[in-house]
Amino acid sequence: MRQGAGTRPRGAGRAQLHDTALRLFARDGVEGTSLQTIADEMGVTKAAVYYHYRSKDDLVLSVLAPMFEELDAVVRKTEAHRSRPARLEEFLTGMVTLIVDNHSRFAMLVRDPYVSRLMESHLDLVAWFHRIVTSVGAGTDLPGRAALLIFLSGMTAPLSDPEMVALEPAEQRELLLDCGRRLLQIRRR
Amino acid sequence: MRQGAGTRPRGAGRAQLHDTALRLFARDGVEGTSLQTIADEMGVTKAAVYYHYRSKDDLVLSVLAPMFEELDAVVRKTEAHRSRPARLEEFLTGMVTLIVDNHSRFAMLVRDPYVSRLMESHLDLVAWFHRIVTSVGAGTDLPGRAALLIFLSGMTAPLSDPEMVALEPAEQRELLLDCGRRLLQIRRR
DNA sequence: GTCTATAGAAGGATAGAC
DNA sequence: GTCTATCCTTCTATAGAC
Repeated sequence: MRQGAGTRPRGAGRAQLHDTALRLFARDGVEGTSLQTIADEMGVTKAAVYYHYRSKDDLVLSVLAPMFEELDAVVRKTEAHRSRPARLEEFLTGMVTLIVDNHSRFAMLVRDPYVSRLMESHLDLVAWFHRIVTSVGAGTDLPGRAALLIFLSGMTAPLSDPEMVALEPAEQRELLLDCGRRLLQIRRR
Repeated sequence: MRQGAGTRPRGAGRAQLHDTALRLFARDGVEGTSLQTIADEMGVTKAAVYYHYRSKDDLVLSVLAPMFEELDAVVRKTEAHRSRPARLEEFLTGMVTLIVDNHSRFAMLVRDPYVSRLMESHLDLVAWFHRIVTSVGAGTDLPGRAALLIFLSGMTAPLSDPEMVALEPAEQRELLLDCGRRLLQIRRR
């Protein structure tokens, strides 16, 4: 735990750095964003960035961290349900909320080749995906699996559209939910 | 036309280079793949690569070129139909075939941040997308637009799945077509 | 068509002053 | 917590021999 509750506040500058890095990573990709560029954007030097983060990978992982916490919460809440339809519904709504709240982070995860490689060595996403498939039931057969993959990798795209970003989060959720239900063939509650 | 029908065959080495570059670009991203790495993989030197391509961007664009030709063909065939349902059906089947035949190239286009930036300066994809939306009719309203964006950016994901790559192209097309029809709400012929 | 050699810039990362 | 200065590596790209 680096920024735990009891630690002395390392806070303000670090949070700003966080946001700047996220924005640039999402726009230009991790390998298209140098620490120099991030530092310039913030009006500080590279060395100042290295005070807060040991390495570029450390920065990337810190930027993504909030999403992984939420991802873990979604999976746990999903597995708490007994029936498969209930699990699928919980998973769908949970993921849509996660993506709306973390669309830059999730876009990095599914789009950025550097992040994909980083995950292979730091987090076993394949195991996580398998856990979803078996517990949720979606993706057990090949057509369901295809639909689930399209859902997971495609849902961030609408949130980059100018007309979509102007909407309220609640409206964004509704649009994504409709698409997700059609794709995964879930009848409306 | 660089490798037109009548030109003296620059072919063999160039085609190999093409395939190697495509494979590495798709796996590690354009910025995660140096010309040195490509040369090493082929057992030649960097300078040999520069004999065939003026710059890295030139190589990237050459690798993507076949897809853009096919993309243009899909749009033209789509616009040739008179009714909107027929256009939508033509667009869907055309895009699915394109993605199955060019899944690495299309994945580069929708996933790689470097390619996205390169396109902004070399091809107006936004204009192309607008042409699709207006002529096909899908995406005219916001929900339709969201579905179309999910479709376009998500369809490559299943083709990276181990179970999916083992299938025949015809089977891959069927799976993607089913998902596309559900997402875009097209009744089966 | 491929090589060696190298220029020139930019990247990640560290040391040590303030 | 931020700076200057520096190190080492890697990158794109070019020149010129074979």
